[in-house]
Amino acid sequence: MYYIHIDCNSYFASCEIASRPELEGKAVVVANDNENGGGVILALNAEAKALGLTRGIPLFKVRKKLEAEHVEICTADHRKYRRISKEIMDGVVEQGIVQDFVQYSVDEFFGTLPLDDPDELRFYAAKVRDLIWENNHIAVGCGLSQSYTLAKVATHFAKRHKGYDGICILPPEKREKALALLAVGEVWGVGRQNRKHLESAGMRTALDLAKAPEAQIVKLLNTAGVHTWLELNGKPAVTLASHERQKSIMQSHTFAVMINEKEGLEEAVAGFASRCAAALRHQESLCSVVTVFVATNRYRDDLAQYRNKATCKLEKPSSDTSVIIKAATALLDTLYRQGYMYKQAGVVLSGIEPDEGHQLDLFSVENDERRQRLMSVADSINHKFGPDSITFGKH
DNA sequence: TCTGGGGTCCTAGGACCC
DNA sequence: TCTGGGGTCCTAGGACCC
Repeated sequence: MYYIHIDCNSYFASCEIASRPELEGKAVVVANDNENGGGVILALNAEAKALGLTRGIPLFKVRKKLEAEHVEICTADHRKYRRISKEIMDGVVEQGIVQDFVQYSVDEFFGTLPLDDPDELRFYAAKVRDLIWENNHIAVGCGLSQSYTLAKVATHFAKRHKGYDGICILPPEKREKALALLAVGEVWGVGRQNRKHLESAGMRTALDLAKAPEAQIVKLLNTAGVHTWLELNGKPAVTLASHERQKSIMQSHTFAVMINEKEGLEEAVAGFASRCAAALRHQESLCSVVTVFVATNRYRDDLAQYRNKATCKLEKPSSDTSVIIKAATALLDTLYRQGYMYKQAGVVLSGIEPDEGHQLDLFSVENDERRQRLMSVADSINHKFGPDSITFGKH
């Protein structure tokens, strides 16, 4: 049995090109907020990368280059990316080749193939790759190996070497050779901090990490690191989080124009609270904890800085928009300080539990039922016409 | 002038209980 | 009041992922 990892190439940019074929062959970047002149590059296709552009650059820093090179700038449409992701998911499940198929993120999937022969693996992986291209016009890299982490290592090579044609099989006998070619910081689970720790202990490649004694890994990276270490050695140890019911739900925004009036922040926070509540109901959950945070622009050393957050516990778990808005605006009251230019704010819901009230709530007062109906109507309208088509006022 | 928006898990430390 | 172990729950913060 092999694990398979599927990773969409330049996903946001690929989605834009898939829905606008005239962009094919052009340099394309996707930014979070082009209209207001702000924003950073979130994704870019190979043609844009070839111009020296990279992910994370603020648009204003490369505006001239983008114009000179006629780069197409798209505004990120996360709804569309989630929809295409689900279409990919459904198509592959229906095809029936990949087992235990799960979505890991908006552009990555994992599964298993009950085969061991490299030629057969390649044959079936190619069928999956081709299906996604035919159905969705998204190019992918596929990696196959003995664990999730090794499958991701294989995908790394599938994407970097043209000869693989998007598919890399990493059997046990090639494992060490591949890991020796991979910088330790490229390993799934090794971030900036841990990379530093490992490098100062003399480990530069993924193979150095795999060959280190377990005790040293525990000391340097703790238990999550041990899972990575096991997986690099071909022993599956990672379990993927279930996406069925999120444990926290967040809505936040970095404002294009800074806000200093309390009313402006209040309106934004009420909007976040309302969308969080809708997402909560969509997954049939209740929350018991509400957090609000605000922050000034940390890049502006000429302005006074302030960042803070506040949390409260609800009297009883709820998914009621007005309850959550009330809690969030009360928290904002305690956070707000006059005289600052606010750049960012957000609402986080946690303490999430399944909403089993639908059966148990037979005796709820009529008012509650009417409120529930009202909110489901608002949810479905927002689903159809976009978020915030209907929002709730503060009362 | 202009710098994203989501999520997960782990650990340490304090409060509280027996 | 002092001494002390052991357990649970909660929270804050840090690390990671895309």
